[in-house]
Amino acid sequence: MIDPLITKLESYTRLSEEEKEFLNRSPSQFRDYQPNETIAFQGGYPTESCVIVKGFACRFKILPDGRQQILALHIPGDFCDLHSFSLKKLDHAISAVGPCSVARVPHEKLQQASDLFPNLSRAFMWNLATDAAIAREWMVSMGRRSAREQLSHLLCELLYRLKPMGLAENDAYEFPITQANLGDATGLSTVHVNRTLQELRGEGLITLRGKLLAILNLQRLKEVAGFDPGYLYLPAAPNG
Amino acid sequence: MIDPLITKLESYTRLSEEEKEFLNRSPSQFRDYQPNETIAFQGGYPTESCVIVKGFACRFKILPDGRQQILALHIPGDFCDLHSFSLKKLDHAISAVGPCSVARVPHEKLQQASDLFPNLSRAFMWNLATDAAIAREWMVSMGRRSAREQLSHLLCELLYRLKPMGLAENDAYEFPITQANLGDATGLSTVHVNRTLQELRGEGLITLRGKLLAILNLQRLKEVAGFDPGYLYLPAAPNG
DNA sequence: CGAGGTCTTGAAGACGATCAACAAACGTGG
DNA sequence: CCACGTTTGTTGATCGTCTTCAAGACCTCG
Repeated sequence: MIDPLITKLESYTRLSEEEKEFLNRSPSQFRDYQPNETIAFQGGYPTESCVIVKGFACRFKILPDGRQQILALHIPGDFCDLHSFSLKKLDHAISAVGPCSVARVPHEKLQQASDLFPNLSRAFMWNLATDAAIAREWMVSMGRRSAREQLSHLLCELLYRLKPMGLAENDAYEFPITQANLGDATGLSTVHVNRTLQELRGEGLITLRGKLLAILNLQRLKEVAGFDPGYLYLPAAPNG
Repeated sequence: MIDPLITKLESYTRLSEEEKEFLNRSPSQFRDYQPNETIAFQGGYPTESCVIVKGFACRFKILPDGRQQILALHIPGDFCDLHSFSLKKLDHAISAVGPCSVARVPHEKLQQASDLFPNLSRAFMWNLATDAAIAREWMVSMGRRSAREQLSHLLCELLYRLKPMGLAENDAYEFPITQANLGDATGLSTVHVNRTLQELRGEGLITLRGKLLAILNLQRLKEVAGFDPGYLYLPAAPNG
């Protein structure tokens, strides 16, 4: 079952029973991944696209000398490489961040969906477009925000994305992302991520115990980050 | 006439006479812009998407305190805000970089094109996907490359994008982009862009006279940048 | 209980930012 | 065609954020 995807798409447009049925039947495979396990290889030619069903995944590029950059963090409901349908060759890898369940949808099914259900086709385009919008905001973060702003911004973003999926309660959510991951996502060093998070904790803005991240003062964290959720194109503000 | 767009799309797929005809008839407006003039406003609800016909444009976000980040540089043939079709509200601005001519295509025309010509629809998707691929590489640059690598990389990218459009000769091309622009594109300060470019010039890798950028030693510049054009999804390597 | 991953800490240094001032190039109008 | 104002490019000095390296503490899980 790929309920999270349906939940997400329905935040954009109402889906008919037929459409849901079609989506539910479309995955050719379901699989669980260990933290850090590769879901799709950089340079590969996938014939399926991946829906995250449970847990977190990330897309990243790795340079010849080992430096790596995370391009996107994906949560349940995300169709994370829809573009491989148009581009064929994958210019980045996808891997699990923490334990993660993935459904694979063959490209033929996507083609059929587009042919049969214009509404689904639009929903896929919207998924693609919101992914790109998030990427744009990350660019702003990497280019123009300080470490402090950038990390706060990312934590706010995750809250706003997880909430409509029912994965955040009281401004807290499961957080399997390591500080090394955060470094690769933000373009910072692990050490500096650590110190910056300590700063945020010291100010009583967040806590990070075990794998649970809690935002203690969302209002102030948003101010620190300069966070405006508009770019997420959420249907309505989460009631928080 | 929007020949550059046709040239670009044809590098991906052959277009029928009908399809070309349709494209040529679709713009509702042609307009010239002065350097730095706004083509589309951040926060606006455009009903048309823009094709760059001549010159350069950029998409950028501006933060409340004035910091700004360029998200993409667009050259002739680029359909630069196709995503506004799905997203309605524009989360960034578009403006001219140097003098620039723009054709505007109403969203209805895009809708019609999708309905009538599946091939065009795919070409639009491909355009969207390659734009996103370029954005991904920029993220790697901003997060993980040094100023030197990043600027070299950008200059290589522009060469590889301009060449198939017939806008680069002998590894040289028109370059209306200011150093302040480069700073906003890379996330660096203008001063540091200046010094880094001087370094590249000092090593005999490039020259920048007037508005003409010449790459004197592409091989070495690519090595400095760690440039691999794969992410551009070009049909074939430019013959340089 | 041990092992590997993750987090934390300190010290030193590099890369790039900032500020300020000036030079050069450009375009515009007189 | 020159004068002028504005934009763009250049330079120097100083400062700060973030990186790097290295080591040790903590934690989790088999």
